[in-house]
Amino acid sequence: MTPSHSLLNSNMPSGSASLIWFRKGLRIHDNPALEYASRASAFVYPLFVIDPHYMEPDPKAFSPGSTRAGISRIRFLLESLADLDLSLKKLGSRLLVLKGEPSEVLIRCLKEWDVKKICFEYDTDPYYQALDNKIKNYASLAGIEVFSPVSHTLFNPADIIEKNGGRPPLSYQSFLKLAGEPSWASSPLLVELSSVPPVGDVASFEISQVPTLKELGYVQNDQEELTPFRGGESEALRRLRESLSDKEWVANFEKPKGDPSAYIKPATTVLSPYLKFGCLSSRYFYQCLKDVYKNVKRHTSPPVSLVGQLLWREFFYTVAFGTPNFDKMNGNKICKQIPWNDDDELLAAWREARTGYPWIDAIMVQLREWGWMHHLARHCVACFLTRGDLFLHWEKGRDVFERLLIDSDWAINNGNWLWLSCSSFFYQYNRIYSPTSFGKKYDPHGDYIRHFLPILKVVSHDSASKECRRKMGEAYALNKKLNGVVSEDDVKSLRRRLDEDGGQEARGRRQRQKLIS
DNA sequence: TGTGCGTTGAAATC
DNA sequence: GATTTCAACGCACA
Repeated sequence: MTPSHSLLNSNMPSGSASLIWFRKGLRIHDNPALEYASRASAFVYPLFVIDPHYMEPDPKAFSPGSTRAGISRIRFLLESLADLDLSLKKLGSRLLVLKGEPSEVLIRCLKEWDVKKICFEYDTDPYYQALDNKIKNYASLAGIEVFSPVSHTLFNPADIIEKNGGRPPLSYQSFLKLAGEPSWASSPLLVELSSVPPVGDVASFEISQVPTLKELGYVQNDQEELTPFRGGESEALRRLRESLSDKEWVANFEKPKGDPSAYIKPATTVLSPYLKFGCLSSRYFYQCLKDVYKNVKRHTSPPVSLVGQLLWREFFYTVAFGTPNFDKMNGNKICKQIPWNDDDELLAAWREARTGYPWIDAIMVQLREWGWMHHLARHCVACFLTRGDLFLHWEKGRDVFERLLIDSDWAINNGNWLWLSCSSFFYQYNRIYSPTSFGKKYDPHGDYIRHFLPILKVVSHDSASKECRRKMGEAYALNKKLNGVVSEDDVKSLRRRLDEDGGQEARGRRQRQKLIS
């Protein structure tokens, strides 16, 4: 339950090797695990393990990608790894990439490289809790030091739960009272590393470069829209600086006042995917925000402020960590038991952006193409799927978000689905987002809707009727030519021919559309 | 048992 | 655009 931090053997004999295992925390700045691995070690092995369970292409999934992740998030991860590799190279090291079941790969590395200490960021997700226990058990039997610091979040969720008598707080306000200021708030974060000890001999391992999507076996379709957001620590810090440069905007930020239909310049920072992968340290972000607040007359406060958004993240991490079966309705003590309907066709209509409500469908397209939507847009489609309109299970919607969002985070995603479906935290089920009027409030001219809805779904009468006339003309001509005796095969081959022509035209239209926008 | 409160509803009203 | 009204939930705390 608690992170281990042993200070034994801090003066290693020269020649000793350490291993830093990257999972989240894909950054150099504010990275205590990397810093500790680098201290008093002759060699440091920076390792990322490509877990086939997470990364293997799955052609049967409902969208391009692996079983668990859509292709946009996989690309984001690969970009983050490439950036990390580049930064490590500047420090005299590099990222080692291996494939396989992580605990098997790790244990083999520890043995073959004669590693004396293994360092990895503490992780509260159930998947890593189980995996990390395996590694910790092996390490303790083998006499290897384990350093697993809390650096993904501002607080250690276990500390908050302990302060509250063993139960996680269930409201934001009670969370705030328990949490207070982070212990490190007034002290400077770690000094930037100037170098990392060299990588040692890799023995019999075949180390690969950071792979591309293609090398992982993904077949990319030109038509496919991938997220416009690029992964990596460098991009995270660039984006952070860009957001922070407008001090007034930072100081006056109020989450509920943002415009969910803003897509040219989103109403929020869009730092969530960088926080999710740890390309950006939440603690560094927190300190930067506090610095801005110090230099302005007045600023907004939690829950609506930017610091408030970081604290929402902490809130959900804490509740998720302290609640068994947090990601399910069954067996989840804080979740209302609701007889949701089970209807795969309705679910598919929602997922595939064909509910017939343009506001809802446009948001679902943005989800699929960008892997990111404004928080309020997420509210609208989640409410619609569950308690608002379709009455389908929040777990089904959760699965779709978990796959397609580039910022999908186990605790936050599940927490928000519990919230929006009125299964926990929030219970005013009579407050329903209207799938029409809510969107109209922000997008009265339909700019957002037209930008994201597939052009063929919003039928343009001019081009559609022209196309229909063309097809009818061809068909009539065929009928006339054959004196009205038209076989099924004749019809089939005509359809094929018309579709080919039409298909090309549609592709051309999309290309032109792209150039314009 | 009563009361106040909870990140961001919609529609009517000013 | 801000405020009021509507209808109304569970939960914490007294």
